[in-house]
Amino acid sequence: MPETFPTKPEVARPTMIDVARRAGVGLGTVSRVVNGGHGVRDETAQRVRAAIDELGFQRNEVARALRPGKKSTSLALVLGDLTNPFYATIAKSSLEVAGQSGFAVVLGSVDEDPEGEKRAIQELVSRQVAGLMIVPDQGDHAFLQGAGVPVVFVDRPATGIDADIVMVDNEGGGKLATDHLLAQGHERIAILLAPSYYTIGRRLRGFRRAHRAAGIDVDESLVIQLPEGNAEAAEKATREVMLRADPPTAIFASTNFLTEGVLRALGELGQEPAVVGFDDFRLADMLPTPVTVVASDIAELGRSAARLLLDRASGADTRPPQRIVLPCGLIERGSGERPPRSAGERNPR
Amino acid sequence: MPETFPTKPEVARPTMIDVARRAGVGLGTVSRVVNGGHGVRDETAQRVRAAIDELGFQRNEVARALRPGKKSTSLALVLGDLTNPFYATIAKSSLEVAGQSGFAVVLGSVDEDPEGEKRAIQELVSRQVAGLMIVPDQGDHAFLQGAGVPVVFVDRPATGIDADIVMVDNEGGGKLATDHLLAQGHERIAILLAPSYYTIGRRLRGFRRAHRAAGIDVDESLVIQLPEGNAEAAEKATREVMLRADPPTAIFASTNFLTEGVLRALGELGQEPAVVGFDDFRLADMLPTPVTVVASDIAELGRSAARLLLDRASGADTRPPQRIVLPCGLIERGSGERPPRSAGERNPR
DNA sequence: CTGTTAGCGCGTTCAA
DNA sequence: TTGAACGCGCTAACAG
Repeated sequence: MPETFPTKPEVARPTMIDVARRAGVGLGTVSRVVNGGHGVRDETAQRVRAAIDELGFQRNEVARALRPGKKSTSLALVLGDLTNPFYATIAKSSLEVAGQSGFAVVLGSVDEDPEGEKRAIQELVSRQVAGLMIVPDQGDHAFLQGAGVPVVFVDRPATGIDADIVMVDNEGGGKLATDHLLAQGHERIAILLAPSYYTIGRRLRGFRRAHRAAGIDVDESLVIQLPEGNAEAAEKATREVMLRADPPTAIFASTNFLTEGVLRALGELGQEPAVVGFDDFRLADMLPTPVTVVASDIAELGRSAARLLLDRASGADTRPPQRIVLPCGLIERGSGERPPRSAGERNPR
Repeated sequence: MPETFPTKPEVARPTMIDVARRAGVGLGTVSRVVNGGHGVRDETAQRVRAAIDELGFQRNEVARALRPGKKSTSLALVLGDLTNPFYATIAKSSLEVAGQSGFAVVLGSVDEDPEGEKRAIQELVSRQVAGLMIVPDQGDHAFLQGAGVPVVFVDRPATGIDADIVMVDNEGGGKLATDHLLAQGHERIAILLAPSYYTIGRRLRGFRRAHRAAGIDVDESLVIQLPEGNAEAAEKATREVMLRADPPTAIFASTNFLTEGVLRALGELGQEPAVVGFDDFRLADMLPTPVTVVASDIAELGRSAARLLLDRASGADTRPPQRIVLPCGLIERGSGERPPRSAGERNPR
């Protein structure tokens, strides 16, 4: 164990001036050496670099960001629950891209309410971030208009402002899932909807479009709007719908958490309608019946957002607001390939 | 849709001087109003507040952090793979605590190599964060000695520096899991070890201690050190060990990802030794055989770390480096309660 | 009570 | 090639 100093927090970090003094040169010279070192005699540069090493000097990024006109080298990321693998994946992948360009990522604290989101965003803006990546809540985002910072919305658009947006093909994914179930012969498909307005709405549109294309009417009593987006709500709703006189033969769960709740309920009921979920999740292939899902490359969602934002922040990209849509694919694992069974055939409780 | 301005990024945000001019007061007065507004006549304060609203002024946190002696209002968080729910939980919970105190959390880009971690940390330090929360990699962290920033290590200690540390009772957890298996009558228990040095080592110690206490020898061929910490490595190792002439009757998987790999292999082999995992994970209760795990309150890990760091940063806490250890509990779900079966009884492939 | 001023650490002029 | 001086936005210390 090396020598341990008893808590010595007040060791002021050396500044450029310290380095200049140490090397016996002027401030400007140090600055030039630090940023590329053009126009400095080799010998002088050597001395400066030596002083830097000896003092353990590190450029102060905060002061640097104060420089007239320039922005900081950090991006902000505002999203919901990091505990949701979906968001965690976005965080991770955007972080990677930002890091490669020397940018840090600041996470705002994200409460549930839209008011909290606005507060968090303004906090971040006041920290002079170079750009914002936002997975927006429902509230109006017009207040970002004059923020003077480029914004990229992730996963869903926001109202009140026209900015870049990176998302997945929700409607296409909804149609894909539904087509798949219809192709197995299902005609009574329930869809469970989380209370998010945009993405879920699109998935529902895909659901309806698939039915229309197949010439089958949607039973509106099977379009189930949940009060909350968690597994518990889905579990409860699944139990209810499966205990009806005429239960569905298939279920389309519109988010990963809902899928979990559906499976939990079905496990308890001992019933086995076909199930397709939206968004893949860890262990989906290891459940008693491996789960068929519609999925997209979430990591790419985060990477695209970060790349786009970095280009906007640097001024390299001045195109009008872009709209990047990533495709969805179907991953067949078993639960979505079950054939329809009539009510009489199903196992009793 | 509201009026949309075609990309107008060069709208300089208003400064305190702008507010001062607008309100017809001095700069200092504005500053006073912004920070609490003590010692300012009500009427003047009103005018200032009005000007602030009209201009949409927001305090520049960057400039604020430049103030002599003062630190910024952001903490840094350095950790591994956010895609691992374990890390994601730490991030979320520490973020919540920090946010409640008006602190933002900056995530450093985290590559795998220890060199990358050092770079990331120095990046963060150069951003003048008020404190660092680090889930350290193996490398030496002595370079943090003179950083002049409080540091809290999370989940495992680091070498080369004596700082606060918040972790779980790894050894106790290891013993708990092993005791449980021994209590079922298992005498040949395999343990799968991820290549992380500290936590895993402690869990192994608990494993050995439990054996010693029970008066049972550890078969060293069942102490399996994996080359990597992912599910694939665990899957491979499990397959190999279960196909031996004298396979174990129980397996202790030392991390959540390893547990996953173990179960995957067992599913393919059609064998059912008892299994206990370290750290709980989503869907553990929904697998074909619900998984028994040793778990601790990971969210509390993050919260404690953030709280401790905030107190250090504010100077409110000047105690010598603390060592907070959270307890582990056993969650019995089925896989860990299977009795031992002799090799002859196990199902053929 | 309120206005003014001096830095904080750095990059960028402008001279020398 | 190098040094000195100014300003970024803000707070604290000092006058008035």
